Amino acid sequence: MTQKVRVRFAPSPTGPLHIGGVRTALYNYLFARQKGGTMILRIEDTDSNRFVPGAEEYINESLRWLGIEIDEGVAEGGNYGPYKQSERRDIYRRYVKQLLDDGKAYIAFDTPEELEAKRAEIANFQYDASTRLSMRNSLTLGADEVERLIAAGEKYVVRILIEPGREVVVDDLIRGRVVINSSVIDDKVLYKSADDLPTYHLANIVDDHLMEVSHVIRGEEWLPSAPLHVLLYEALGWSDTRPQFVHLPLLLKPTGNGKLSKRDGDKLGFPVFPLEWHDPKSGDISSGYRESGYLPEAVVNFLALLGWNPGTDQEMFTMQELIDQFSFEHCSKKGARFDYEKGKWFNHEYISRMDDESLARLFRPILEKNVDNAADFGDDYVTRAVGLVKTRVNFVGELMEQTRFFFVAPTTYNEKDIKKRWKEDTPRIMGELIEVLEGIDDMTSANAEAIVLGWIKEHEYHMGNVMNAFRLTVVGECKGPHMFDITELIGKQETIARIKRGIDNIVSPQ
RNA sequence: GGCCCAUUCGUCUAUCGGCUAGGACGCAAGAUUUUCAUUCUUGAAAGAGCAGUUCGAUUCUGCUAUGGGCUACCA
Repeated sequence: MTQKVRVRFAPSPTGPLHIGGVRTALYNYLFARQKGGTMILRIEDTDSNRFVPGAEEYINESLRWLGIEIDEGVAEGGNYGPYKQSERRDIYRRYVKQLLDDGKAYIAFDTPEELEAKRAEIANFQYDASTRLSMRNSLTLGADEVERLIAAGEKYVVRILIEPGREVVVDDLIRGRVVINSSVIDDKVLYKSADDLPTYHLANIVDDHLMEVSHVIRGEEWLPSAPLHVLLYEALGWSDTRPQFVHLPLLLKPTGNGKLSKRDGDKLGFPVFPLEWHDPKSGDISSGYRESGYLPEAVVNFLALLGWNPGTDQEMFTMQELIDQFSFEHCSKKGARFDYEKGKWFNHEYISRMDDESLARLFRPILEKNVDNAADFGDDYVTRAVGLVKTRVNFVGELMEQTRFFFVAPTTYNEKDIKKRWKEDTPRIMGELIEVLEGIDDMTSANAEAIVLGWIKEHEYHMGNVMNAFRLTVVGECKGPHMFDITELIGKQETIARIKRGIDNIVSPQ
């Protein structure tokens, strides 16, 4: 039986999507595309207390930025909607009733306070076969009383009735077979009357069934509740069409203990969010990969390899290559520590390989912000400047410090370099250099280099000292790309002007 | 505490019983360069421990240890 592949990414809009969630979305997407399947985005907003405005838009924008395309969802539409759980109340209500009618679930009136008291009273208290008959629920109260309480407006929840002592089997595509005894599963709440919404567990199963989801690909934190889900499918009579489970290993903190969490954010010195996030309540701003100068391709590539490998030495992947090669067989079972240094390296590689025009386009806004007369420099000039330094940066933003001297002449000069390279006779030699440059008609790198180097040899000047003094006047320090590539770009007049300024302003310590 | 999952260089990982344990990031050294980078070369660096199965275990099994997750009217 070949079933059509339909997968879903189902975040809850309780804040910005974090990088672990992004990876889950990515794996879902890769698998869907590889199998010619459908990628669904479902918004799981069944917790009315934790709703955060803007979170849903944030999720959409993040996925768009990364190139993770959604086939069915709130914005995209589809034949299995609505794709937002808060709009599916009628549907859930129907299945709650079905479970109740079939005796697979029951109504419970215990208040949160009562439950808390029980937990305080009894160690390892669990609402299950061993305790449910001592609680306030439809199994102990009698039909009339239950009806009366409901009519009186008493808040209640619906709990699944777990039958103890059964071996529940979960077959996971990454972990293999996991068997759990049903006695350790509690009678989980499926529905709460307070907000007329189901909990994750029920909504999840109902939606996956109705949306004909074929593979549930989610984080490992869901593995412990997978047996409950198996039992729920069974209770609803859907066991034969139950989707395959795939539990992905978690992303762990780079150092210390625990999984990578939203709160790690800027605390650890790197973004954990794809996009910058402005918290509407606290006003706090959390940095994002996009705003930090990451290329989405680099983020995708990096994330793909955190928990999956191709089985070969290949490390650089386009989205299409990931789609072609992805497989659960090569997914790790072990949680992956988030290695930010490697992420930086990926970004460096992607920037280095990017064509100059595109990079310049990304850099332009940063240039505008930092250089007053940025508008004076045409796209061609910026493109060439960027092209000369792109292998030296990890982030787009770093292009500014690397290219600054292409746009602004130095006003200060590095002390150490002066001490090392600016000798007593340097001003005189620089004066000669100006004359040599005056005589050059073609400032093309190779040509200028040949002439200047010829002059240095002819006078038996010290190559290192002359060239570095030259660089000092033009760049302000002994750093940067090939000298004559720089002078070709800034031009003869600017070069000479900078040497003159250097002669006037650089004071040798000797 | 209980339940579940995991365990190869510092980190991400390859190996599907034959290993001189491979690659990448990071680190170190060297080469190249008029500078700083890039680049290139080289190097250091790992099978958690103990049993068992086997001619042979990193690979299979068990136990221990360690790490992780879950244990809500959150997802």
